[in-house]
Amino acid sequence: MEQLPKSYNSNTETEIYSLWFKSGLTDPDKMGEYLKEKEYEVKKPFTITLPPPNANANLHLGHVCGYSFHDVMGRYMRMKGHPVLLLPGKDHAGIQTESVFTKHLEMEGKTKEDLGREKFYEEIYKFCMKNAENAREQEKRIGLSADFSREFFTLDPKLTKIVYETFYSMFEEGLIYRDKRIINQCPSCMTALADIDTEHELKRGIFAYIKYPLVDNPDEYITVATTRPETMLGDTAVAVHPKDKRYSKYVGKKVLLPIADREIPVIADEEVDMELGTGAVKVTPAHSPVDFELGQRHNLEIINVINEKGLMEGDIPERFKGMKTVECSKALVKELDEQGLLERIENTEHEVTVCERCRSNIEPIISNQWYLNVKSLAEEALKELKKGNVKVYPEGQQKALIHFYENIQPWCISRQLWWGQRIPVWYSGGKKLYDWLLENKGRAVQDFEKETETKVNGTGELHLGEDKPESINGEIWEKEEDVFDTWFSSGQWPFTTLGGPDGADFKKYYPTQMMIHARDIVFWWSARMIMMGLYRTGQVPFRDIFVTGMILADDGSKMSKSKGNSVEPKEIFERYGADALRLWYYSDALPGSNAPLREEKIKGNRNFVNKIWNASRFIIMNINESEIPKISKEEIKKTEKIVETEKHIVKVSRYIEKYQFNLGAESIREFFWHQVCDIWIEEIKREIQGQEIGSQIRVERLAELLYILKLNLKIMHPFVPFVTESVWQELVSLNLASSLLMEQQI
RNA sequence: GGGCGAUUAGCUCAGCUGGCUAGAGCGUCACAUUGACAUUGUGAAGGUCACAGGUUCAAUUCCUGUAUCGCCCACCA
Repeated sequence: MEQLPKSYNSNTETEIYSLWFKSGLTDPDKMGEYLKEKEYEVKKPFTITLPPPNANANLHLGHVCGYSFHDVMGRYMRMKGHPVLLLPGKDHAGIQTESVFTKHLEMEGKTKEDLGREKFYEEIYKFCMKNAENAREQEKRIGLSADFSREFFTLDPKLTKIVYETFYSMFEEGLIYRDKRIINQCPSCMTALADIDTEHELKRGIFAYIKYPLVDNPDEYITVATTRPETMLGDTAVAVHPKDKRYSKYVGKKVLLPIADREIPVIADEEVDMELGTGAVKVTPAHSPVDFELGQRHNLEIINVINEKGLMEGDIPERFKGMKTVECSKALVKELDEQGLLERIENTEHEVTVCERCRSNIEPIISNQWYLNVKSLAEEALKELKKGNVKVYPEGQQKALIHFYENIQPWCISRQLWWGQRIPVWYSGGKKLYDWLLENKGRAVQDFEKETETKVNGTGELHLGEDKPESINGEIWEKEEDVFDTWFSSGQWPFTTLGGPDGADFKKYYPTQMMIHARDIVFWWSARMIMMGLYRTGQVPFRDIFVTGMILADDGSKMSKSKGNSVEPKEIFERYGADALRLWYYSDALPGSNAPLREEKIKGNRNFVNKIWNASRFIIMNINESEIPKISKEEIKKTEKIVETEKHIVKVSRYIEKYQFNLGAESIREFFWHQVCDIWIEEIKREIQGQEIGSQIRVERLAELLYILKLNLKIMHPFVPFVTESVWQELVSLNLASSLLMEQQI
């Protein structure tokens, strides 16, 4: 019999992948035809739209491993008679990609303005396409049996069209609107961010106690404590608790805001914490979310003193203009001290809000942005969750999702970027006019002209659409510059990729069955997909959300390039092969948990992969070429071994169907290694020892063993597709099996 | 401040609706082995299942509380 290599060579994995790819059976339409042809029952399609990785970098281990969950489900369902659609894609990742690419430009000494909006978009598109190609190779490398003929990029015009339709419809229903509110401005990314795009970090700072003298009696003063003295230039009140006896006599009076020399009122509000600081708080509606709310309640004036770049500006003393906030803070403290108005200063640690992408400090500023009121959408989503129409694994994450929906706030969906889907809106007479009219309800275009001393050409109306509307009365149309938050479009991923609610694929493959992704994007992504899916299609986009575990460095810390503890997928593939990595991940990365990457464990799994190869090799090598016809014709009796194997298959199937991949992986390992190899093969080895080639006992035993091997290959295939397919192909070459293992039915 | 989760062998973790001597991988130790597999086999050591109560015929498993750790959310100056 032919000589097979003594050990499994994982370098052949790419060849195996191309066999699957060529078969075309990753296309569910073709798989359906195949099943019909072979007269199998064609079950209902099984669809997963895969999470599109950011097209601005290579995939990391987490991405790659994540796909092994999609793939185990896909392969299993395919072998169970379902046309399977694993729909891949790549994400344009607005902020992050723009920031990465801008840095590239910087290194060349260029800015995005140098290129101009159009050219910039073109270049960054190319950049993403190149990365997408790398990413695609890595997806294939892990064995992902996705339908790459249906792959989508989130900025594909076909997809954008559907996203725009959603926008129009939401706008017309009043769910989307423009509003002037306090927003999270990242001065480095130069865009507004939604709350969820920010994080909190404990940073060192100061706590300054500043005296605000009373207007009536400059000898008396109220001391306020603040971590951000520079915002005092925009103070429009001092607030105290209504029951605070220390200050009740001052409520309704005025204090003189130092430096700015402005009179501001002392107000009473329940929200003020008497215990904190001095119990009196300065109110800066323009630069603090809390103060903004407070300002709204008390109708306070809003004075902007910080711009979108994080620099001081506005109606402030000349000497502070253009300063960074920190510089201004220092300068102010110094002046206050000189004037005897600084009571004391403490060093402290406090939580600051930072940009999730670049970790710069967020500046809360007032700005006009597009909002989506998600409240009603969240309520619908909650109903579905509570009805059990969407389930999250692990269950703890389900509770977190419910909590998220119950406390949801309007979602800021506009970003001041160039990289993304431009919001399809035109303003008659300009954007400024529209915003002004919005703020000054009941006033007219003429009032705007008078107030701003400009002449406008337009009505202040909006036009929805990508193309510039016709100017009937000679009005000027200004195009919206902002783009959508990336999640506004990726939130529609399960149906945009299927051609939208009218698409042919949509009718066949929606709603999808599963959503599988990492824990960190449950709120960003799944939560949005459920809401948007319900809105556009009236159905939840998927039944189950499976939250994958996170891969950590071997010491249990987060992997990051800057720490130098990250491991490249390529290294693992080269050293151990994709199957070994997959098997490790199935066993160790339970839903919602963390999995420290231990090479010894991957090595252990590699050993098992090799064991599969070797046991198969042993069986194949024991079959004499002359025995092949007899063995293939031999009728297989339901022996004890076969009955037990069938039971094992049922058991593993159940584990897969319940998403208990760790138990599935453990079972196939235990059964194949310690039952099939250690016991049965040893047994049969003894039985056929010394028997004549072609004798009945040999044929019978080897046929049984071969049959058992095939059953095992099938049930192991979803977990370790490469080695099982390699073996299968060896069988095919000897006429002991046919076609691909991937298409076999269990 | 609110929510979620964890605490089981040296290490990393399983143990899903409570039930015999609590499991796996890796590691350790002993023995075997040129064996299809130096990527092998056989066997062993090693756990009062965080702690305290409760429910139960029976709890690692359910409930309550405590401690420690982790994650997420939140506008506290």
